[in-house]
Amino acid sequence: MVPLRVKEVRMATMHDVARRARVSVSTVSYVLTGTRPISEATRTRVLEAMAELGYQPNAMARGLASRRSRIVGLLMPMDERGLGATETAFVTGAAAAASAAGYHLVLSPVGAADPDVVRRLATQGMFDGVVLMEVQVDDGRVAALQEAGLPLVLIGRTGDTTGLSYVDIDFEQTVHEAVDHLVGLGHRRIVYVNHSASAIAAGYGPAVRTRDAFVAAMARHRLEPVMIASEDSAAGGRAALSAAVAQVPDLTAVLAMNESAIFGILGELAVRGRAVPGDVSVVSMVTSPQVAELVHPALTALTSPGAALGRIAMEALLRQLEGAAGQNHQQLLPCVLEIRGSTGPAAPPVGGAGGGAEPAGADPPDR
Amino acid sequence: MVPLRVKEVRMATMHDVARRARVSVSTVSYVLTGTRPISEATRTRVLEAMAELGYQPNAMARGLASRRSRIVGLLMPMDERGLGATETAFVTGAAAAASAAGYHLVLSPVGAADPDVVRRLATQGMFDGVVLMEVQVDDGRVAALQEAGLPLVLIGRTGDTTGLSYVDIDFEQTVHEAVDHLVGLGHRRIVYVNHSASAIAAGYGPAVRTRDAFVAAMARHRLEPVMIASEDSAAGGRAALSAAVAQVPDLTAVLAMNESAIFGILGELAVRGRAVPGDVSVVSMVTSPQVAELVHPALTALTSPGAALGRIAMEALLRQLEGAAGQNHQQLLPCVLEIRGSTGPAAPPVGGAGGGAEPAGADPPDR
DNA sequence: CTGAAAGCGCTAACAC
DNA sequence: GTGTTAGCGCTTTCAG
Repeated sequence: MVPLRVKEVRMATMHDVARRARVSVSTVSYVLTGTRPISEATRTRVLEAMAELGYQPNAMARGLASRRSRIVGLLMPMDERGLGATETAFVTGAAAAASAAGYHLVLSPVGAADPDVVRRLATQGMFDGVVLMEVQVDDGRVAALQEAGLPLVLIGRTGDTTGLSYVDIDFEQTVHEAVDHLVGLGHRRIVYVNHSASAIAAGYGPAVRTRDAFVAAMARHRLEPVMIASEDSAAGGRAALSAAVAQVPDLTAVLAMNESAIFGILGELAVRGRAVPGDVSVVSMVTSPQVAELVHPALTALTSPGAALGRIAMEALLRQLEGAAGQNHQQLLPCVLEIRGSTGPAAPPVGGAGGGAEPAGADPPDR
Repeated sequence: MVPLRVKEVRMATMHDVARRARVSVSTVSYVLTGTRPISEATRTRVLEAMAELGYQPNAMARGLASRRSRIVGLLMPMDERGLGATETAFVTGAAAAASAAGYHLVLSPVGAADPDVVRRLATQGMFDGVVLMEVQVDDGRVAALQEAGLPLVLIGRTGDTTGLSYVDIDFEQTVHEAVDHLVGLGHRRIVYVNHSASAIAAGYGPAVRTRDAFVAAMARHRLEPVMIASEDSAAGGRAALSAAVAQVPDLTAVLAMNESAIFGILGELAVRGRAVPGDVSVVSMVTSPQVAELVHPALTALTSPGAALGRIAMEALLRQLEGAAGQNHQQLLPCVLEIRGSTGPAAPPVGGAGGGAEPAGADPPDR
């Protein structure tokens, strides 16, 4: 059997290049980094030598000497159930941006629960900076990273964001837009299906912020906000819809932000014989077009700027690394409303008798 | 404005630890690596010193000196449309395995088209080894990696796999199982909806292998194999189903391997009034349970061992790195058949008009 | 069982 | 413009 050949080839070093080009190592280095002027003649000689030797600078050596690894970290919790489409988009967006700038992107699974792991990563000197995903409202990892003095950009945000850079979805705006869309169609009894109760309790930003925004948006229309927490699964969605109907039997619209539950919601509506959008309108927030198009009718959705978020966060981080001022980058991106087939005018109330087909006269809300 | 503080804290070095523990640097190093026996007394002193100083070994320095970065790469094409659930699972599985073994995982977007980028990555000395995803049947990146002498494990496989390590889905087995399941239910006119024609032409392994396996499986049952290529989107799936019906008007089963198209297929079936599974049975191959559960009835599917593939590939790579023999790891994992609601007995052939309006017996909406 | 010292391949003063 | 050289923080001989 042929023994495995590992690194049997000795790589050309800067020394080799220098000798071949008849210059000193520093000259080679300066050609590479452009840190000081080099005459066109020698630069050419050096470049030729490099090409001939197939020279590639050694990343570790360079990192050690320059104290800049050109590696950035993407820190994210990765539980067994995997990533949703939106989170996956963060990753690919960030990876593309890093790669385009000549940086390497290390994916580190780090639960929100262990700031110590983060601290260890931060002090290993491997990362020039990090992007932290799935930030909790109160997140120990942020402090750990800051103490280590590591440049940091969040996707999502903590409760107090002073001195922090972040990019996040504008949940307030998103929820308001969703609610306005439904109310504009005449809906009054709207139920919001949020993430799980435990996620809310844990201070998961999207869940908390949309909850508050929903309450505010409904209040603005003098409507009563009803929210149901749902596990992130089709089964959870079915249960949530059942709970919603139990609580508001004559609901005409469901607002959801739960890419997994949404399908359960639709399934349960179908089982109960409630047509979408004839009887019940459905809006899905923070959803990718791919997912929205999966069902029939396609979902009216607030499309999450997934890849853009990842890209922008990474670009902000890299700008920070490339010197520049220590300006904090704080940015909220709205989800854009894309109206598809799952929303329509509110059905007249089925309340007492089939009665008044009046489509939503100015109906003074309950209370 | 406050200037950005970056790495303002000087990290403790091995030297500091050595001084504090009153030993030499080498002793500290050996305590860390365990490469030679150290008396219990000094080891304790050293460990204490480390703890007191909050010492963390510098990854770059260690990498340079030992010529082992403890970084592995995950090379994957990342086009705009993002990753499917299965590919995402590869990534998370691999990341978890690497992290558990104390390795860092670098995500590198590398199209199958540019082996030069791969060559550059390979010779930078940043990676101890790499896992290559989305391998084409004839893939220039593999050769580039091998020439660089970099330990390598594929997820997927090339046409000729001699001397290569890989983990892949057993497509032959998977297709046969799917076809047998349908044939066992009495289906004869089965159409296979594959990936896009361009993917097949490009030699995308899963598309090519399932095509061949489908032909073989149908032949074994003396049935005629009809395959339709489909774009990876709901719209593509709708078009594919239309094409399928045009070609085989009385088809009773659709086999698909296209997580995106499958929803279009189901949608178009609904539009055409063909009940699932009453009129048409649907089997989805290489699909995650989450996706299968999304629709109603839930999809009978061949569940892809997504995260397991990523994990196993990474573990094989790490084993290779941790010395051991240069044994090639070649392994095929089957997808396991999970029968859900989308398959049932074949409907009797419809004579003239198209429309067995009978809802085909009791169809209790499970759960 | 422990130390001293020679690099790993590169960057960045410091010279000229 | 270019060369010399002292590190970067660690691993790993080579000596005891």
